[in-house]
Amino acid sequence: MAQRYWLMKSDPDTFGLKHLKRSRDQTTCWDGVRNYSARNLLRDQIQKGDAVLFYHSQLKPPEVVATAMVVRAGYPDPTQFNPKEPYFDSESARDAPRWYAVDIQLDAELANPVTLSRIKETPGLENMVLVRRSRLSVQPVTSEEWKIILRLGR
DNA sequence: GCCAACGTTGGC
DNA sequence: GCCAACGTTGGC
Repeated sequence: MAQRYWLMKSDPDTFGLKHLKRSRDQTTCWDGVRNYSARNLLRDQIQKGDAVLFYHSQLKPPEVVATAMVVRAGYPDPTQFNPKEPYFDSESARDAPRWYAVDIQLDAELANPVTLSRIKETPGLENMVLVRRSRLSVQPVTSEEWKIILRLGR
């Protein structure tokens, strides 16, 4: 099976690279996604073994900081059922979960984080979803885009 | 099923 | 902190 590539955004104040590095086995549940397009990717497309660009949004500057690996494919996001969670969704039923999560494990930190402005000015990256449809928090990346980003990040 | 109002994301 | 883009909700 062809390996596939994704980009996942995180707010470093909430859960960034430093949190991922401190997590057990440097693995975390990628939960809290509450957007249907992103949900569909988590539920239907993203497979164990797929590779992930770990992106810090909302910061100065926003940038790709690391690569990660999907270690568990889509499963119901546990936070949707917990009333104590900010991501609790009272409308979601256990036998018909609305939201999904995957588990990802840190692979490698980029020696040189690749900023959004660099991505925007690099030929071959102009069609990245990150550039064209910036709000999607989980998005597909082509193998060509993956190679270019990793080269820039070395 | 349309679309206005509203809420959120995220770059700047 | 502002605000543009755009996703979601809900009245009709």
